[in-house]
Amino acid sequence: MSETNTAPTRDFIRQIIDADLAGGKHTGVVTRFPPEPNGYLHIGHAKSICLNFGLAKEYGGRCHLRFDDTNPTKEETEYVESIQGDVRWMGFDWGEHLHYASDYFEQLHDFAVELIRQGKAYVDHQSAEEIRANRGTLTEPGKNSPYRDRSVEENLELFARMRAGELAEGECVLRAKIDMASPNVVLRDPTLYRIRKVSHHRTGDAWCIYPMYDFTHCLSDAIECVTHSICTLEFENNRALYDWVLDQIKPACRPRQYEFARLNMTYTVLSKRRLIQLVKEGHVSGWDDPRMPTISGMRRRGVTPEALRTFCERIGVAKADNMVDVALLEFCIREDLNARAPRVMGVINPLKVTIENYPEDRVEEFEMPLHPEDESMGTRKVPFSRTLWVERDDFREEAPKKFHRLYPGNEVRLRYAYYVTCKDVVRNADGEVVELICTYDPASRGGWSEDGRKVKGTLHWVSAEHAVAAEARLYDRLFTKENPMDTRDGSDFKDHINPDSLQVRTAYLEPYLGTVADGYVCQFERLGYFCKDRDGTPEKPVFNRTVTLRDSWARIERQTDAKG
RNA sequence: AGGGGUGUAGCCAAGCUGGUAAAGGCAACGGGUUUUGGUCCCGUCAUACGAGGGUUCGAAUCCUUCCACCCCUGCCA
Repeated sequence: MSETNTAPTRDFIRQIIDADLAGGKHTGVVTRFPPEPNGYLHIGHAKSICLNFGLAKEYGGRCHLRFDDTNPTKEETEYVESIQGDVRWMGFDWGEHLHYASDYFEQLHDFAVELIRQGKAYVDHQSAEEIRANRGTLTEPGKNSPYRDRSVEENLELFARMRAGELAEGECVLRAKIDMASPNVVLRDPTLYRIRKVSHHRTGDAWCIYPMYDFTHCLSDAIECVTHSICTLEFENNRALYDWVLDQIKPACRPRQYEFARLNMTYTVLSKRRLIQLVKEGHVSGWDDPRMPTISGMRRRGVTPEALRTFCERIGVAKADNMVDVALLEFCIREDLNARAPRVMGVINPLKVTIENYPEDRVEEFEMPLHPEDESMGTRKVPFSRTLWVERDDFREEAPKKFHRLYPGNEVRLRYAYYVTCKDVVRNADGEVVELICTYDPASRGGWSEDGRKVKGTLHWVSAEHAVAAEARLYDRLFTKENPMDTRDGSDFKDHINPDSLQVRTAYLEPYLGTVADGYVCQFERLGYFCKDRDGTPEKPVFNRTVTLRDSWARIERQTDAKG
């Protein structure tokens, strides 16, 4: 409903932009979201998307979607498509500004030639190992390459031959000539171009030399006249190179880089490398497995873009390392879904109930609101009959204190239907309770009585003969450890995968749920929010549990257990 | 001869041009309403701002020393 109820505080980036605008440094704001198409977007990217596109929206500027596709060995079209879908789903629009770093290969090449002409770049024939060895260490300076002082002409010719494919992969690279003794390792003659004789997902075989990130990114920003180039903290050291390149090339537009802290979240892992591993090794069903922190996974789980955006707003943008409690995400999801998800009934762990004084062949239909606090959502009809399913957890033979549900002799309300009283239980050969025998009070039709009698418990239910059998997929956090990446104890993050992160149940749902479309998100009353999954069939629909409702009864039980 | 960053409650995070109350949210804990033990409402929750010194009538905010944590030695981004 409401995106914000408090004025968002100005984070440091907004403060910088405010100052830039006020001081006349810029007259507008241009940002960009620059993913490499080598994996699916996750909630950490969502933070960046909300920041970059959000800034553009707030300041009346624009935000480009630019694929940073300079490494053809890792990038695929599948990823560029999923990324576009995810950004759109988040609710953002790049308009005309869909760009690819590969669109600039020719210009980038010319800039490299320009650098060579200036004597600021050279072709290095050292092997990768030699380059590494000569880079020095964090505390010792590196050594100049023996090829560092090649003439401009020779470098020009060599670079042309690199481009022409005359030189072998790994034979040489183009390097910037900066300072092998720089305390900032990034500036020790960084590689600008390498030879890769592989096809690129967009340029095909047009190129066999590919520019490196540091050379590409700043110039792409400049070409697009990006004003504020926002990235994560691990690029802080690279800013010196970002600025160096632009200082040599002197493009018409001069972007500035700013860094913020990436998102970390409890009980989850947010590095592309780990996520790929989970997918490739089959720990999850795919990138869009509902347990994945990917945007596509969350979408399939039933998370709404609004919830995700609110979350990104609430976590803020700063420079301190952080570990956001996943409970905040869950809160944002519940908050959004509470307002908009229709209420329906489904039983996830069924126990049969027979209303012994209800006529065997009788069926009543109750018209129930789809949202008790929002009449505009309308109603649906729900059949009631002698045989019902209720939640197994809603019955106890021996009721603990404060247990207001079914137990022998207790009367409860079946939501919007009748008061029923538990009279007896039926057991199987193993002594397990398999059925409850109840009576109902015909005068309590609708779920209330004129005598004002107190009924403390209200239960959800489904008429057995009308129920739709469905598969319920109950998801829980993927990891059991708050920070799965904390491997100081010698463990691997995969050692902390939650074996119960997915529980599959056969559920019985009210008939209305047999008619809804894939992606439909609703609340199964008293249980949680559920989203219809595409895996289902008309005979057996599948519902994913997005998130449970807050459960204060569980808390009470936990507390009394602890005390007892 | 290392460099670049960051430290405000259990978790995020404002405040940083110094001025008696250190925002807000999550979590937690009380209470009220309720035909969802949901929602909603009300209340509690940092004499304290990584630590020590200093400047000042007054400092989370300025100076200083120290400590802790994160990032950087790809022909990845």
